[in-house]
Amino acid sequence: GSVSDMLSRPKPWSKLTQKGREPFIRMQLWLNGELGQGVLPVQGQQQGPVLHSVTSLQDPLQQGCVSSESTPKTSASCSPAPESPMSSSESVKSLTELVQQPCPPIETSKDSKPPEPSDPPASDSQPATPLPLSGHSALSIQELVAMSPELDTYGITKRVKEVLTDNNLGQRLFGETILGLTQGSVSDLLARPKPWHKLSLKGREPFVRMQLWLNDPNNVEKLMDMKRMEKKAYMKRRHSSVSDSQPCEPPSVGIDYSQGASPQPQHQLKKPRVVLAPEEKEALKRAYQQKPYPSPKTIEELATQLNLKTSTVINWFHNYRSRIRRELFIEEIQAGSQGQAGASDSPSARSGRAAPSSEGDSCDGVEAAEGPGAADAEESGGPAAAAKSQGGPAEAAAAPEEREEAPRPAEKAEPPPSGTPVPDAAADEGRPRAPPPPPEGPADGPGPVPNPAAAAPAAGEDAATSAAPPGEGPCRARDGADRSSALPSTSAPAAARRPSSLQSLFGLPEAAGARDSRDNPLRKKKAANLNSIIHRLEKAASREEPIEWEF
DNA sequence: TTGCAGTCAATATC
DNA sequence: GATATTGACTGCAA
Repeated sequence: GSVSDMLSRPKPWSKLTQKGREPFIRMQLWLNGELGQGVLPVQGQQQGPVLHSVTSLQDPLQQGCVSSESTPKTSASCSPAPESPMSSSESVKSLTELVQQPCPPIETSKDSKPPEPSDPPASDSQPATPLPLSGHSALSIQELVAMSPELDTYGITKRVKEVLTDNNLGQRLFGETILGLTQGSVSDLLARPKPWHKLSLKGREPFVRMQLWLNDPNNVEKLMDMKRMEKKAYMKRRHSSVSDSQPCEPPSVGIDYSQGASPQPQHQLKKPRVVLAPEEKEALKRAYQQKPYPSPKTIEELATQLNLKTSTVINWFHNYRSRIRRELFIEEIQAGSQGQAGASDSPSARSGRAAPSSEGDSCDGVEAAEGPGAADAEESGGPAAAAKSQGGPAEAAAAPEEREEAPRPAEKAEPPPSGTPVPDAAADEGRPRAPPPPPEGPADGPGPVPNPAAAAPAAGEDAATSAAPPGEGPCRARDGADRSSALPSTSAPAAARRPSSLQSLFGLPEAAGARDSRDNPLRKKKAANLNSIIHRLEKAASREEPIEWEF
């Protein structure tokens, strides 16, 4: 009866509870041939047993091991027993396979080679999990992502970086082999991970892959093998190519996971990459500070003045907004981590916004803000942006004001590039829509600006302006922390939130990641900026429409 | 249409 | 040679 009902009136995925999704996952697995008939211990009645194993899926993911209960027969619990053949009933085989090795913490040392019994010595073929997950695998990863608990993206990337660095493994290799991403994407991801709750399903995929990889005791070995193989292939090719005149093939020594997948033959006709001159960037930044969301007309003007294509200007704004947003995330995470040491919640969670109610309130001063920079930041957009990123409602309200107040200090000294446009700055200030105001202290651009060079100079300047009282900074940071604790990350599905299990599951030191302090002065400044921004926002808020502030 | 997320891939930098 | 940066593109959602 249940089946009939389900088949005839399936509910949309989004409306299903985790449990409710199980049958669909099973169906999908079955469709993919992953579930052999009878595999499921349907022992018993239509009731529960069947679902059991799937239920365990979540844990395996998280913990990296199959919960014993799921499979009555194999009591193989989480013991790191490698390869412990999961009982067939592990219907979820495909999923668990991804997890490969249970819980073992990643070894950072190259030498450590976990005895890997049954695992096909990576040595011979079968390199690490080929990314281009084929068929079911791909599906599995998606399922894993869907069911994955909230992950500490920051911590994960930190660990991945450590492992890669310690073992001298490159991002390209890792990206292509493990994540299915290009080197640039990997670099970006590792350097600026977004908090889990801010990621879309797709965006979470790389993190789940990383976590799975971290959980694989043979991860390093496999990658090393890959590396060796690549080298061999490269040498081979090189030799042969020497003899052949063959216009060098794509040297992408890469894993050929590309075969068939995406042949990308035609190389020619590529248009040259546009490289904006420093002055152009400056002008654009300035324009951005005044108007993060320029109207088509403004864009036109900018394009004309800078002699760029409008599409280039549009793209620039898109990219800039998006990148600044990410910078903010990092800041939040770092600030949060600084403020609190062992919080139970993950940094990512922490960063999360959301907490409508707790946000603004307190600012006690935590030491978050680093001195120097503190001042500079704020600028106009900053606040708003910040708010936005946080997701809090506050942002909306605040943003406008903030901006108004903040005189955009922007003008850093530099002579505005010739035609720095900056049309209606004023206008947009109030603009309701203004979503994410540039977090960075737009003012001097520097702050959030990814580009250190640019930022640096400015930073110092407005410190004064920002006037962020020393105490403030901390506030922000702390604020973040509090927030998190106070409220569960917004997005995180309740189910997902299970601190304890999470930790054990992934074996992540949780907060650890957050801790990482790249003592990048620039970052500190940014953090300081944020703090000051918050402060100003609060001031403004109290002054004007307190009511609106719903932190 | 517009904005965004996620990526790619060219190029810059280390 | 590896990694970081960044302009451009794709797909999706509102």
